[in-house]
Amino acid sequence: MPRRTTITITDVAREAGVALGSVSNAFNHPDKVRPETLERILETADRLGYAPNQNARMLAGGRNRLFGLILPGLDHGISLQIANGASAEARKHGYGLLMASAQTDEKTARQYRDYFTGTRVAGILMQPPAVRDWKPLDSPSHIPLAYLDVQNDAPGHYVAADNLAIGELLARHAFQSGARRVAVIGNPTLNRLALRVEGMRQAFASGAACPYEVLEAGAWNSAHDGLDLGRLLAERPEEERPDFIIALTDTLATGAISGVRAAGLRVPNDIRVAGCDGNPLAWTGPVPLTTVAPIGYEIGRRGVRQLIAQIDEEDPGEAVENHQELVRPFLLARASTGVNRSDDFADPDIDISGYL
Amino acid sequence: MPRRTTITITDVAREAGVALGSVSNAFNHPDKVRPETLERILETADRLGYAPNQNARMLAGGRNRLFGLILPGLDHGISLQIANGASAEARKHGYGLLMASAQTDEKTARQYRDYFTGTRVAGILMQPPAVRDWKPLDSPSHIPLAYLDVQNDAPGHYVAADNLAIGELLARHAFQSGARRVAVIGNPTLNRLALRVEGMRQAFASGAACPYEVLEAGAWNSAHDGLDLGRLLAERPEEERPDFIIALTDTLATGAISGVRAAGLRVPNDIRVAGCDGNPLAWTGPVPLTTVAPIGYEIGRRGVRQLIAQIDEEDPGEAVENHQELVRPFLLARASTGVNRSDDFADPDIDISGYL
DNA sequence: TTGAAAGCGCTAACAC
DNA sequence: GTGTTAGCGCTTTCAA
Repeated sequence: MPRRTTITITDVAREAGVALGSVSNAFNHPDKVRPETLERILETADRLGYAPNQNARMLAGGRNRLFGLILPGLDHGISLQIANGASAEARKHGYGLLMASAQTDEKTARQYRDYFTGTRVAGILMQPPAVRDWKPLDSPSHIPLAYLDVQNDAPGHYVAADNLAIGELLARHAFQSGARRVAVIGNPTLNRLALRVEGMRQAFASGAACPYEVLEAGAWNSAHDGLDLGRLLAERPEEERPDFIIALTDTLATGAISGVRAAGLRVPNDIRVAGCDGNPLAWTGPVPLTTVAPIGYEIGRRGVRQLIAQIDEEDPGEAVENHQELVRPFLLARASTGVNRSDDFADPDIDISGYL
Repeated sequence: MPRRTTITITDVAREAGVALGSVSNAFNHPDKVRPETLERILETADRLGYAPNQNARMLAGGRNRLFGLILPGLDHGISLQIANGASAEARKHGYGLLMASAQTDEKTARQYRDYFTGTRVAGILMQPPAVRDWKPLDSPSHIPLAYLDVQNDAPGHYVAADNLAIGELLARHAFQSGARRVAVIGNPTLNRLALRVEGMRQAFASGAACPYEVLEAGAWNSAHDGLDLGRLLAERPEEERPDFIIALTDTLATGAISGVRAAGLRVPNDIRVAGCDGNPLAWTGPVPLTTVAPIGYEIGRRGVRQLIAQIDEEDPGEAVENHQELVRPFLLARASTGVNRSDDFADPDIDISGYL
């Protein structure tokens, strides 16, 4: 029974022989409708292909059980982890999640923000672009909002990885597992990478540490950069050569492994290598890479929880304070630093078939 | 100037000292407003932090320049490619894109579909779950709709990879590059994989082909399955051993490479291996993998174009026909089948840093 | 250009 | 439980 014209609640009511209000109740307060009536209404709605006009619904005061998530792009795994975590957590609480990619354009990001605001979603999650001088948008709306994967001192809600702890973790892993000379490689242009370096510095400043050096090199922290740096270090005379490389990103680490091997040395036998990102890719390289556990998922989850907390508070008069939450990482020690589980690669729990 | 209450178009009109209608026009038909008035209105709106209520807007008859994309999940690369392609193409045409993950739950998928329908988006894109017996939803709405990454004979619009061609391509690559005995491995449970097998069959049925066999083995096409199958084949006596393995998925292929090496043989020297997915991961394994180019991006782009075509047609009385579009793949021949470009790994164009 | 007014489809509050 | 009704904020139309 294809109709040309849109089916409205009135059509359903007439067809089912009930009052308009009952149809509304059937959808919003099913308990207020007699079971048999309810069934008849739902059956009719289904038969007619009735899809409630969400716009009218919201306008009339309905609640939108939907969160909006704005990502800077879809080409960074952390964003996918965030999306996955947020999506799962939202669903768990009976919410839906709508995602948008700003495609690294701030104006686009703001447009989606305005759209979500204008559409009266229950809350907005936003992962800002990874730029040095990022500042939170002025948010004139009263919609719950949380920024993900950034730290900031401005008022607002933030959930980020504890990059200081990440650096500390890797550094400790290095010297506690017997490294005698550590090289940290990468370009700490971004705040989060600089924090990792700082965390390492603090760890190395403590007692049992070994000598270390930081090579702030490579323009883009790409695999290519890693290759160059890895080779460079491996080709040093033995007495100046590090026996442990910590790369600021996993991509860099993967490249470094190739570089070390290209120079004729072995990983981990001659030089051990570790990354910092928690990149599932790390499982499948030539040598399973030591890194931290993927952390974006948890960031997404906590972001949703913060939104829900803000909703529950509903203490709208309260001044917005700075509310930061840091997600602590934990280490995944694998073959690239000597933890030799050769079956890691085929770990059935790690299905990366999708990352094509 | 933080207000507790929502700022409406009336507030802006009053504050700017103009008529309500002019504010509306300023946003929807800027050309109908005197430039200086326009500027004053926009300035005021900005100062007040006015975000038009999208619901009221749509209700009153505005057009929604927004597409909705429903993905079965976020953990398959093809979905990300689709999202990326659709997002870029939509933006190019002045549309936004809202994405939702059904988390492999059909009911959730339908909910998002209904939401998008109810919110009056300009069109809906849907990648159905990869199940054997999938059928299109009955779509009672008149909103443009296209299904991605599936082929189907039911009325509707479909954009999918040409899996037949993929199979053909790989098979030809095998025997044209001198294979003397080919093994095809994997479990063609899914239609798309079965099509690849069929494509190979057709290619091998042609002239210059070599002998081949199909091992419909492995329960999940996982890396683990690949490992087992690769080892199994490599351990055969030499006269029965294939010198070329085509795996139905890239994950499987990556595993197979490990399996072959675990059995003491070399890739590609003793046995060559190829995959079928176009998975960027394929670049970073122990041996760069021959596979097809990533195809999801193009599927996403074409999906959006189909939506726009449907919008432009606006020939609503027309009976819906079956409209299929197949995206042809092309081959990426790399080291795993003997094309030895050792620098592939660090290809700066292939930044997979994100896939963590 | 302006001001006034008619809905868009729905929810919630009301009397029944 | 049912039927009725007043808006929600906006776009559009129309006369001024």
